[in-house]
Amino acid sequence: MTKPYHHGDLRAALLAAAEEIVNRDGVAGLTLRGVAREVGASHAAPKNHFDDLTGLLSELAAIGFTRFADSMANAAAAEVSPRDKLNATGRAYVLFALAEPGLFQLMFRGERLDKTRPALNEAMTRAFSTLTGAVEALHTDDPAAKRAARAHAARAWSMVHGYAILLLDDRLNPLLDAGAPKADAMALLDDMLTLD
Amino acid sequence: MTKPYHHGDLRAALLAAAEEIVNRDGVAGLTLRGVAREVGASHAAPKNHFDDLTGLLSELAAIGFTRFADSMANAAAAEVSPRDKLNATGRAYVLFALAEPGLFQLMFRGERLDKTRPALNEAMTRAFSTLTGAVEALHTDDPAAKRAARAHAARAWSMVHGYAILLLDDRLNPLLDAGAPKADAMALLDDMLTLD
DNA sequence: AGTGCAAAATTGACAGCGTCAATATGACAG
DNA sequence: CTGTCATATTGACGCTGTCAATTTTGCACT
Repeated sequence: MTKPYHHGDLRAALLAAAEEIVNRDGVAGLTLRGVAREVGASHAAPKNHFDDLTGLLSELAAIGFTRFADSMANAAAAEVSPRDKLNATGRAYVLFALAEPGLFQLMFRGERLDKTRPALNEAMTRAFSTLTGAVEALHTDDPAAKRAARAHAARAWSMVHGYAILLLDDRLNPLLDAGAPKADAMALLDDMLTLD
Repeated sequence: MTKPYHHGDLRAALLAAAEEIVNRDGVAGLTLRGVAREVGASHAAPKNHFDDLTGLLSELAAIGFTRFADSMANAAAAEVSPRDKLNATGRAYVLFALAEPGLFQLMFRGERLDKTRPALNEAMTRAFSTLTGAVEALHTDDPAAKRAARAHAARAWSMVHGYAILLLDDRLNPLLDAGAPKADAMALLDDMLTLD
């Protein structure tokens, strides 16, 4: 990795600045010129490293998905029973969304991403591999079992993803105590995963 | 409701055009000047009816939430058992998202909406009243029952919302057969609601 | 060492956007 | 018929993404 002349490593600096901005000002506040300004480069500097805004957002999303996958994998590795592994993965899912809300929302803003970019495509498939793997593992010819596995996977993923999204959008305040939002949100998630 | 002089009812025309655009081009393609252009008005015409872009989006989201609430209420009214009512509500939730994807995504794009606008606030609380009502109905002093009710409500809402969002973002293709996306998506939802 | 070349970064321009102030236009009451 | 006020238009401003042309820099090669 040869270093560019002027800024050391402009590409990495741009991505770091973009991540800071997106978590501070949200996806709407993430602008190509703003990122360049933040690192002291000219307004068209990002063009050389990412083609356009979609390119920058996609590369940033790829970084996000990589960390996302790592976080879930680590959480699952700390448990033994399949049930505990699944619950730990779900907790890691929501914790990531709460820790980096802007980045998480960017990662799931499909309209602004180019999913054919190699980095993003690979990071996404790795992040969701446990999910898709759970279905493909059931490569049995029993259609009922396959159907059930599909339904279970979709249910788990949808629940944890919807919870994260609704949380970030301040939509389930009626269900949460005001005061300690994050702690209470995780407590409710625990109830959702374990109760009944 | 007195009619403005020039365009009949510009306010309604702008909202109708905005809905058509958002379902055709997505939230990103919804622009104040574009909406004005669509109805043949000048670029600053919307200023008189909605203050700014946030105002237009919020009023449009209010319309969306009203129809959303109606759709869920109608679906629930057609069933008798509480369980069937809940499942029918969930199906209506996802069906609405599939029928008006742009509008649905706008409704849950919290950053661009002003939730303090009366129209939007009322429409939102009505749309989610069944959910919050289910929890408030349990105004018992039994903390365990309350906790369970909260968890069940959050689980149902999160699951159906996450499924709708992931669906619109083309994220659970690995779980769906290519070919008849909508029909298969609803079949999978049925399995999620009823299986096991 | 010196030279040429390709990558990296800058500059300047363009159209489109949201927003605001100033202006014009039509509807309606008196 | 006239005055008034809501409604709509015009023009301007700074911001954005994107492109073409240009300058700067690092590096390889003879």
